[in-house]
Amino acid sequence: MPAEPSGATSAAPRPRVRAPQSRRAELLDAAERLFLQKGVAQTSVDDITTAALVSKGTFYLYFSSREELLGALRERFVLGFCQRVDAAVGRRAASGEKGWNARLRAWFTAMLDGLMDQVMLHDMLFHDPHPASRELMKDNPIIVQLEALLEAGAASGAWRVADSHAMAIMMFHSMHGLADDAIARGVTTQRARIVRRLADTFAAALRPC
Amino acid sequence: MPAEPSGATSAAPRPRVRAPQSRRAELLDAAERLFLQKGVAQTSVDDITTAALVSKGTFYLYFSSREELLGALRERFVLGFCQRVDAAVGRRAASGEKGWNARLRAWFTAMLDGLMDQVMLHDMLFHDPHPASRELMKDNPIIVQLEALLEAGAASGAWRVADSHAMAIMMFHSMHGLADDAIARGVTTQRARIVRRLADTFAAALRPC
Amino acid sequence: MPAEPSGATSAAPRPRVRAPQSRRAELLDAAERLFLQKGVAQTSVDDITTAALVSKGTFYLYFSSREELLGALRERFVLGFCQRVDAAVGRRAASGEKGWNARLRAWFTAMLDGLMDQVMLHDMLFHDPHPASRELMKDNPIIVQLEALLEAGAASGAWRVADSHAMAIMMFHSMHGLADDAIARGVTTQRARIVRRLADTFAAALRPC
Amino acid sequence: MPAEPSGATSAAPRPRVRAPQSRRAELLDAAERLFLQKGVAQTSVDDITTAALVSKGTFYLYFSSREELLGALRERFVLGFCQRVDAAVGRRAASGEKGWNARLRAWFTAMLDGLMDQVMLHDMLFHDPHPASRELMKDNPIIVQLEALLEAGAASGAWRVADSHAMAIMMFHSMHGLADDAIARGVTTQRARIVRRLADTFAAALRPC
DNA sequence: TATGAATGAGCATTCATTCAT
DNA sequence: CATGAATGAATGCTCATTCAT
Repeated sequence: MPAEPSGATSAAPRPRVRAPQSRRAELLDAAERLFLQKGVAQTSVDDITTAALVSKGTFYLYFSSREELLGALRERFVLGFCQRVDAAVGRRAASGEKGWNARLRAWFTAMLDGLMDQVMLHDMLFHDPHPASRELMKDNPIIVQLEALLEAGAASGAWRVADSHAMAIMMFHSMHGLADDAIARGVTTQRARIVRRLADTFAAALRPC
Repeated sequence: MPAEPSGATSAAPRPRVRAPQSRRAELLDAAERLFLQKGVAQTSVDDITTAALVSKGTFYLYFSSREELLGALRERFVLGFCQRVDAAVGRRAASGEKGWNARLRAWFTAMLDGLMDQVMLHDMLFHDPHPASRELMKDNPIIVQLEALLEAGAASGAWRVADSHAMAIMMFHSMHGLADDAIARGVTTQRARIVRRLADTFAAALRPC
Repeated sequence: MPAEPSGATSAAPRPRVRAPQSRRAELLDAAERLFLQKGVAQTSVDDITTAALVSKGTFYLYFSSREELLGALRERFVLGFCQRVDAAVGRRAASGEKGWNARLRAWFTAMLDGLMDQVMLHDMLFHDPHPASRELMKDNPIIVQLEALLEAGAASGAWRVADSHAMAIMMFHSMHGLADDAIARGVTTQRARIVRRLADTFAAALRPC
Repeated sequence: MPAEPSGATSAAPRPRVRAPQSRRAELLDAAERLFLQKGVAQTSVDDITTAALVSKGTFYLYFSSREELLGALRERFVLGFCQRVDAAVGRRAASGEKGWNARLRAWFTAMLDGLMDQVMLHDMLFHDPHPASRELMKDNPIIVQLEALLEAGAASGAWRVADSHAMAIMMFHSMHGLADDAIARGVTTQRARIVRRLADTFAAALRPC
């Protein structure tokens, strides 16, 4: 039952201690790549460790289960996505653009960029709808930030917003839907057009009067 | 679980030839029920046949694989959904309501009803994004019908629609997002409110001039 | 993740439905043989199914786990052992032998036979001391029967027995110890001698006055 | 469990060179404790080294394999047990008690004490009967000493012993059986009673004439 | 048509052991 | 002496699919 070290004629003992500290990230990267290529359910722990050039046992040194790896990947995605959007919005704001609709456009642009570069990944990761994956949306930081933007615009009198939460959700999902559609059509280059549609539509919807 | 080797005088009253041709539908129903209860991945062919009071072999008489059953379930869902929406919209139209915005509201109401009654099922079925599940959206009949409505309204001069396809997608996903959010919050009774938000928002977005 | 039936060039499909109903017993037999040969811990489910000329999946058709197989083996052992002893004692009794000491000798003979033919098996099976394996002894039917014999002899005035339970235990374990010793020495042919020692010793211990 | 990749400035106060030479005993102790608590098979080398506050590698500095550790534990047990019994018997002898039956009682008392304090440990250690664990009994020093006692008593004419080896075995296992039974019943306080049963029984069995 | 016993590849996870540092 | 990251063979169990009846 022990290891019985690879029987008599064991081949070369493989290099030990390759990189210094990267192991965990390497496994995360390999898993992400494979999940994207073959699907989550179709990717085994073995596939992952093979791709990461690491032994199977090593996997369990860094993750206590396959499921934990998925969790880590989700966390990494959300973090990365928020950072991208924040950074992009911040950049625009800094570049002197002004006006609420301009800000909204900045938002759509940043999010669309963030999303379209990673929709596949997003879908992959947030898919088993049985546990509370839908719950995540309830406190989705993106939605929360969007609500804040809407309320600020409303407070300034620039927009009329009856229900900022519902509006934020419509915006987010409109964008998500357009991104998905573009990807399904294989058209991933028309981002400007999509942003224009979003901005026009919601600017009209927010117009006071 | 064991064999209980057909104990000599097995006087089991095996119910032969239950229904005449319904077998396929029974399997579909049993699968749908179980998928909803336990999740797609967690439901085995055995679970399904057991629930359908049918032997395992019978399953493969009606479906060439587990995957095909899933496909059939998806198809059945889309068909049923379209019929519900059509019927509901038709009913409203017949009831004498008029005006484009009223029609739009009828749409939102019908779809939201159709969706909220079955979001779980929808999510369940359209979740493994790897095969061409996203592709389905490309020619989603719902979207197509919505586009037609938008174009008709635009042609009549009631609405201004720069890109009916994009607009239809935004509408559909806005509604989907609001439905998901309501479900995540456990609030499934505020459909009128949701419809109002959608109708107001998109009426504004479509307002000419 | 499915079976993907042994890829394209699948070899011969193996004979199906070999014996009619024996499967469970075949697995039990194969397991017993291997446990005896290599030890319980060193025998895998795979070893067992291979020895039983059955596929791995078949194992789980008849046993819900490896542990259950062990339980079934234990049960089978106890049943068989009791039957052997009962039969042998009955035979002697029928053959007209009489006297309490003769009965006791009959007991020792029957049990020693039963045990020495299967000590290895017994030890193998009743070894993981962590669950209540020791508990089994508490209500061991063999001990119970022995107690009854002792009490009957005492009631008839033939023996003096201060504590029939303790005495039965001493007898049983004395015999077990002698059997083990004989086996350890590789001397399994001296059963008569062992029975004589047991009978003499305990006859003396039971002598009234 | 993860790597926590030696976080740059790892200022962990690694306790170096704790005890001087005790390492081996600490491992033995930790293993014994864990084996008792969770069972031999359920205790991994890792559990042991963790409990001994020692790294995994260190284990193999003191033991060439897990199996060797088990052997060392067995040896330690037997040695300790013999010493206890010897000491106890010596004490009684020194205290002026005399008579062969008194000596025999002293023996039973000492062994029962020794055993009942450590049955769990004994069982744990001597359980996988596959290697020559049964063989140990062949030259078990306890049995040997008991034989010597019996022969001395016989030589003095105090006892009649036809087969001292067999008698020693019966005594040892009778006692073992009673101890197990007492433990199984949760009655560990009736040692005096058990000793009386043993002494009475075997005194009668050894009575000359 | 219908059955269900049989199949076997596949999977997640464990753990004794090694060895570069 | 001591460490602990890395290894990889081995294990128990699942399940989609087949096929003799």
